[in-house]
Amino acid sequence: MKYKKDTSEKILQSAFEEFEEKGYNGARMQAIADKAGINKALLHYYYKSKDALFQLIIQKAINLFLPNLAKSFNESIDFFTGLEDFIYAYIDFLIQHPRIPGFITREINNNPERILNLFKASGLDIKPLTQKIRKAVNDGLIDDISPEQLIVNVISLSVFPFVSKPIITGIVLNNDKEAYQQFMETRKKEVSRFIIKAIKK
Amino acid sequence: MKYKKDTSEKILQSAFEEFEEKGYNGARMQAIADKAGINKALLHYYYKSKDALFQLIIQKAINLFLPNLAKSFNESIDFFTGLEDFIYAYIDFLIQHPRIPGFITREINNNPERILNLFKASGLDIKPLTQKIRKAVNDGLIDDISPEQLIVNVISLSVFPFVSKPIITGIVLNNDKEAYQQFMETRKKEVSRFIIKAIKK
DNA sequence: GTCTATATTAGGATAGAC
DNA sequence: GTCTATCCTAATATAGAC
Repeated sequence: MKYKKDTSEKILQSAFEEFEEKGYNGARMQAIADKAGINKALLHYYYKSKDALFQLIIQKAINLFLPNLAKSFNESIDFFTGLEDFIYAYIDFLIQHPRIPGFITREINNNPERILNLFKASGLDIKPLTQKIRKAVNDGLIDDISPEQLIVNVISLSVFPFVSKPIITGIVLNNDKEAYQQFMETRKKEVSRFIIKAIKK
Repeated sequence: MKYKKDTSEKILQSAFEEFEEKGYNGARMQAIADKAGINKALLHYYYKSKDALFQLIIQKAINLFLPNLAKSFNESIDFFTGLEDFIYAYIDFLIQHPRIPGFITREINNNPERILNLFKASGLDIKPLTQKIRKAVNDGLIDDISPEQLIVNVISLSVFPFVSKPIITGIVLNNDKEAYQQFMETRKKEVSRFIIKAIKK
């Protein structure tokens, strides 16, 4: 056996925390080693370089972030139920992983091509979704809206509050950290209601 | 005269570009010097440290980003007109400065306290806005909605598409860069329509 | 597999001449 | 005010013992 699984797992976990919090440029190999309870040399024994390690981590983050995106939508029969289920599930996921949106958007702006390639490699395909929306328009269920605009609206309303969490807490909620929890819980219902009212015929 | 104004201006401009593109951790003093056509020593002659220079730049970015936020809203008499004017003006501003949202959100996640302090120091106060929304609810103009949720919705729909620009272009618009321009132009009308339909009684 | 010690480079900052 | 040359530390990475 070449690698001790628990050591390599521990490293991955520590690396995830460090990269997620500090970003690629801010992350330190020393900090990852410390968190994992090992030293830098061993880090390089398990993973060739900072860059290689980062690639694994950001890929994991994106694949965690994405599949949830299409699931509920594709399963459900009723359009509005599907939309509602998706928003609930997605905001729930983000409440569990509140740092992922900031992590991914930071790296999008640091290195757009790299991240775009990972998005493409993830196999994400929005075509079924755009068709579902187009069908809902044709069936007279919802107003005439470009599927791309609607998709961006749904993602924006769900994801952006996490990207800007410190500002929302500090400015909008007067620094009340418990209020943020409540705010995001309420938001599941609120975003669903908001979007459905905005598009329903 | 202690400083040559055109040199110090040139440095600020170069620093803005570098920090905006790479972020604090990714930015290089050498790159700023190169862009400004000077050398690192002179950079430190004009601005004490990377940190001090960054502080000026991010402050400038935030103050550019914020005042637009409250203006239209406070001026207008009619609630819906005010909302619409704001969204048009704000997305227009972001089309002119498409990198600012990514810049600010990156630094929010890199160093929340620092950015939050700058937001607070900017004198931004959302109270007039929340009161205006509360009044619109009480007057029966719009559905019962928490002002905080509505504010976050408006900002999310306007700002997030710029934060995720490379992904929208690459995934949603099939890499068509001209389509992005068109997409954001359309979006002014689309976001206004979407929000007003979502809240109007 | 894991460690200590060290090589190497990058990058912010300063000294000192002009 | 502007430059060249240099310092110094931090950070990635590797060599080699155990």
